[in-house]
Amino acid sequence: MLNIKNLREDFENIKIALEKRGYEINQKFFEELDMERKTLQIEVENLQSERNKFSAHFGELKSSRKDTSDLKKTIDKINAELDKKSIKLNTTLENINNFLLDIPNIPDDSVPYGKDEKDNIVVETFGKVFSKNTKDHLEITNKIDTETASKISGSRFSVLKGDMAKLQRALISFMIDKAIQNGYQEYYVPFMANTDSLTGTGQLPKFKDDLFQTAENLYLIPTAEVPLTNIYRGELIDEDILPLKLTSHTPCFRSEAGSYGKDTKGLIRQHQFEKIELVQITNPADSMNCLNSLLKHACEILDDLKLPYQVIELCSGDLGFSSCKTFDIEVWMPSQKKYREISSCSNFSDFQARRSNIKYKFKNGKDFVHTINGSGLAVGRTLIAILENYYEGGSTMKLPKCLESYFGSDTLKL
RNA sequence: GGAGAGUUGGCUGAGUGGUCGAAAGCGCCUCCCUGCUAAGGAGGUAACUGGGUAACUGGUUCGAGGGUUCGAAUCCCUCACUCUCCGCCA
Repeated sequence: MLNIKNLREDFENIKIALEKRGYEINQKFFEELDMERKTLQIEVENLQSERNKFSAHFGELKSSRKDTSDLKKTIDKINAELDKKSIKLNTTLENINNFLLDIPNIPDDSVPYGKDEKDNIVVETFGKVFSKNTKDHLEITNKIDTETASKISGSRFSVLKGDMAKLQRALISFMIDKAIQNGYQEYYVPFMANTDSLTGTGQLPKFKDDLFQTAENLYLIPTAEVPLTNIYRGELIDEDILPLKLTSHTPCFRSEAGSYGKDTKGLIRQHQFEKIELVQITNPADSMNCLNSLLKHACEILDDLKLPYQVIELCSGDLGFSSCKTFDIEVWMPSQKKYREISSCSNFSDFQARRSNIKYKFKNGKDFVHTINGSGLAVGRTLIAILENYYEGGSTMKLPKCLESYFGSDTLKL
């Protein structure tokens, strides 16, 4: 959520910044709404002030046993007027709030201009493509079973058997241990979150269709970012303990509405997938440094796995709703002969903090923190990348060295 | 599932209809004192928000939402959450 003060004082610049990401903000609508708010608010508050004064006087009359009937009539009139105006004011305030909740974050000045994903910039490429494999993961192993999953649940689910299930578990442990080594505190969190939490991190109200709702006020989490960030919702944090670094492994649930026909085969795009999430809660002055460090932490995992990847910076037009700057990490997928997203690391500046009311306390004041998060990494896609990049034909294959101790063997049965 | 107790500022916690945005303590800030440290003394210190260049001034907020009342932290109703005891249970 943007600061409404900035909208009042600096609308032009915000408008220009939002245009870079393709968002048209309706200036006339906002200014009329805010003007209406101002008029109504002054009227309501004046009436309240009058009522407060008369009520105090009423008390005085009562205690000296004087007649209050005239005064009561006056107050009744004020209250009747107040009721009418308050309703109007509340409607206006709600309209303003809905308007604000719909506005995406402002891109950082450093974000390259662009219209869509075609304008994203490759920052750096790491590792050489070494695989000659052309088979996709479903062809490489029969232990990833999407047909059985569709019997159990439907499309976009999977059943992993034997070494595939074990490899996934090994990857999770490996990634969590990496995060802990990099100073992140491990958490186990709820896999369902309420409306307030999801509004805080920006999924609601705008992206309700992307979520699975389980009850009136409960949704399956689309990422551990939601529970991890909301640990601090409504909290005031001592500046000394920043940056906070949190991690958790959770399943993630996404309805993938609007992606019909995209990546329909295999593990790439599922309703349920495993992910390790890295979250940092920081001092605003530090947040870009923290984004870089978090990006590095995610990259290290691919370095260790010796998988070829590239880091790309999202252009203004491709930024996610809540983000002011995002780097995606894309891993080489031999069967598709292209790099595919395996992590997305973003700085949300004070956007989530403002929605979630997360502040930090420094010597002479308080202010909203900045939040940063990214995957470290998406487990299913990592598993595919390992299969496809390391496969050399045959019914077994060698695993990357760093996984041996987690997997308990250097060879995977396919 | 049953019974009971609770939810108040950064924290602990008092407050049962107007003088309460709220005692006290802790913490924090400023100043004083002491060679330094420790201790001590004086004062200040809730949040959000409107108007105003400003000095200043108005409003809202005591878990959330309704209600009663001229007036609600305080009375009534609904909901959420927390705790205790009983039952059940991985």
